[in-house]
Amino acid sequence: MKPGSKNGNISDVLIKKNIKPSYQRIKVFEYLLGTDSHPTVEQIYSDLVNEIPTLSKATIYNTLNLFEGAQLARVITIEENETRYDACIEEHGHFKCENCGKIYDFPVNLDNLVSGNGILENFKVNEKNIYFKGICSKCLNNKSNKQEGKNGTGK
Amino acid sequence: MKPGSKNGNISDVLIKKNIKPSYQRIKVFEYLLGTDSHPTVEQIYSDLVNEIPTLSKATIYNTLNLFEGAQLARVITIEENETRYDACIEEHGHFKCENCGKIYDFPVNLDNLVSGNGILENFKVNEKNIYFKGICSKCLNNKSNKQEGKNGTGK
DNA sequence: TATATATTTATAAAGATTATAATTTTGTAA
DNA sequence: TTACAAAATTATAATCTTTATAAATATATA
Ligand SMILES: [Mn+2]
Ligand SMILES: [Mn+2]
Ligand SMILES: [Zn+2]
Ligand SMILES: [Zn+2]
Repeated sequence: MKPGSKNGNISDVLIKKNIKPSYQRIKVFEYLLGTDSHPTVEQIYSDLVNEIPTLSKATIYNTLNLFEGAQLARVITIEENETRYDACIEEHGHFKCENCGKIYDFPVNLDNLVSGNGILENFKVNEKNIYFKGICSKCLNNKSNKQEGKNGTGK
Repeated sequence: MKPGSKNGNISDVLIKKNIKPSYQRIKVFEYLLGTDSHPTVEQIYSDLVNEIPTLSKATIYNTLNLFEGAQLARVITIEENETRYDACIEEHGHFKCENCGKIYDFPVNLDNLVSGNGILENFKVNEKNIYFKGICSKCLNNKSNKQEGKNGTGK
């Protein structure tokens, strides 16, 4: 790796997908890769605007749509009007805690569901999504104690 | 059943959930029970407004939120900004065809996923959702023929 | 019937995403 | 380097979905 190209690997991933590695795109991708919080557009924007004061929210939308199309990121729609993004495109499930709002990953294998299934047998499956809702163990332990603040959505 | 109360059974279901069976609520519930199309708010409204000319879209939203809370209907969020509803609350999966937009049901049992799963073992799971995307068999057969119109979303 | 309560309606407000056009950046060739 | 063209970013307007609010209507009770 050449000196001064610390983001060489990230750039290369974008280039391989025919996406020009602009400063903003690298930063967004880097941000997604560095978190497991499944952030919303708002969260990505408000964090990155500190580093990039001229950043526009439209760029976040453009970039995420670009990544989605190139399958560099995955859209997570657990709640309506709260689109989240995940740079981990390996098959896995999501669990959203209805108390603290945190979204957890969990391992899952859905291949057997498709093969043994009557109707899906003749369908072409391009994308598989699974998510659960409930209360996470941390919140279960705090249940008799003080109420956790909010549910993470601000609603 | 008393004569003139053709919707007695539907009313009773609502009453059992402590929901007063108003004319509008009965019509919305009846509509949901009578379709397997997983309709959007817009579709429910535009169909029912023919029967109920004074109907307001706010009533549809109010009613569906009420049904959701009472677990008489299930929210399906496959695409962002396209919330759909399903009166079938039995556990099942959904498949959305990316070509014709139709949403199919498919049987699925997710209990084994929870029990064998490390992280979920200590969580309280209240709701399970699974949906796939791809191309349905009907569209696969038409693929070399004329292109099917739209993807059903109007986008 | 009179009155209180609940529901529906119409409309405004809020929030998220997309569309548009101007500005800025990047790449290329003279 | 400079000039030009293409692409990306930005700011902002427009659109769309959902929620909030208050007035009007319907329902239940005394
Ligand atoms: Mn994830
Ligand atoms: Mn269904
Ligand atoms: Zn929690
Ligand atoms: Zn199809």
